[in-house]
Amino acid sequence: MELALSLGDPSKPFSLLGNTPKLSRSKDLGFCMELGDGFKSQHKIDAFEAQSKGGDSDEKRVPSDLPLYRHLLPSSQTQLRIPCLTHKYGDGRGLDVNQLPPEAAAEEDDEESEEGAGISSPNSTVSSFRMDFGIRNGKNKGKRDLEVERVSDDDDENGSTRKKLRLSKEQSAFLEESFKEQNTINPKQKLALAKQLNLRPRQVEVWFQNRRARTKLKQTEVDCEYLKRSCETLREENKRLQKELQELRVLKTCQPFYMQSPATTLTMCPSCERLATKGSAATAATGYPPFFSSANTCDPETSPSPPGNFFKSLDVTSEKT
DNA sequence: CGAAGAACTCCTGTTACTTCA
DNA sequence: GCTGAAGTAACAGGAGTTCTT
Repeated sequence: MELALSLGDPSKPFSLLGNTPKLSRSKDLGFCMELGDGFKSQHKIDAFEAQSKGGDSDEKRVPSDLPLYRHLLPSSQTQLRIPCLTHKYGDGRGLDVNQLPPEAAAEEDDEESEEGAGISSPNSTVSSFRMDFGIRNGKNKGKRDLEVERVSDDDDENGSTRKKLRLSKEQSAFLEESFKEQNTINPKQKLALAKQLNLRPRQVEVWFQNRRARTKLKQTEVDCEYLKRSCETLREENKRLQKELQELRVLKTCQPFYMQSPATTLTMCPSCERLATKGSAATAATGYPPFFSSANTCDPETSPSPPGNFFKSLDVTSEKT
């Protein structure tokens, strides 16, 4: 009896699953916790990939074996789309406190083309410039925004200071919506999202990376809990089987008792390996101890029914040792 | 056709910062 | 006001893939 367990990371399947790539990759069987939406999601992604073909070469590299953890997220029945283009937030302009003024927006366009060329400037001053504008344009200048302003000012003084800018709730919600649709984005989507949210494309990229990491972490925690429970169940099962084995050994020593009994065919469940008689009447007739009774037959709760030959015959004869 | 290298993305781990109790 | 925990934006480095030469 083998139990294949996966922590939900198809790229690093459990060893047993590793021998069966088809199982471990396509549907991410990891404890069958992904069977619901995962496959559909993959279709979605594939569909989108196909849809976006014909664009520029940036869209070539959409991973074909994305780890999907959509079941942790609220299910989304919406049509496949780029949320930033059709979302309820409208065109995205003016939705957050970081809105750009026209001049900054023009600068943003320049930066996007730069990012599109693969040049990332994480510590560029453009961002702080933008965020400062955002704060000034913001409707509710809360504690969080003040903090952003402080950081930005420091950054102006020292370009090497690592920036830590909290995204606004609107920005986070928007990104979250996008993530629900697709947990990866191609460069074009990244640029579109960045433009919609007045963020740098690098920020969008990092957000998606971190979001995937968080999702995976949660999934790992869920899997870990499941493993703990499974381990507990198996431990109890093992304990019970050991006890049963011990009882069998004791029984085996009671030879006179056996010698009076006729040859009997017992059955054993191949999945849980419990002994069971083929009829309770026969059990009563043989006068065997209680552990041969029907109470010890396979319990569907703890041991799922295997298909095919559920029981394999086990001939128990009253042989002498 | 295969090798080497560039460009790119993703993952993982870490750091730095923010928020909150 | 101080402090520690939790959350998260940002970063670095490695691995894998694709494309070009």
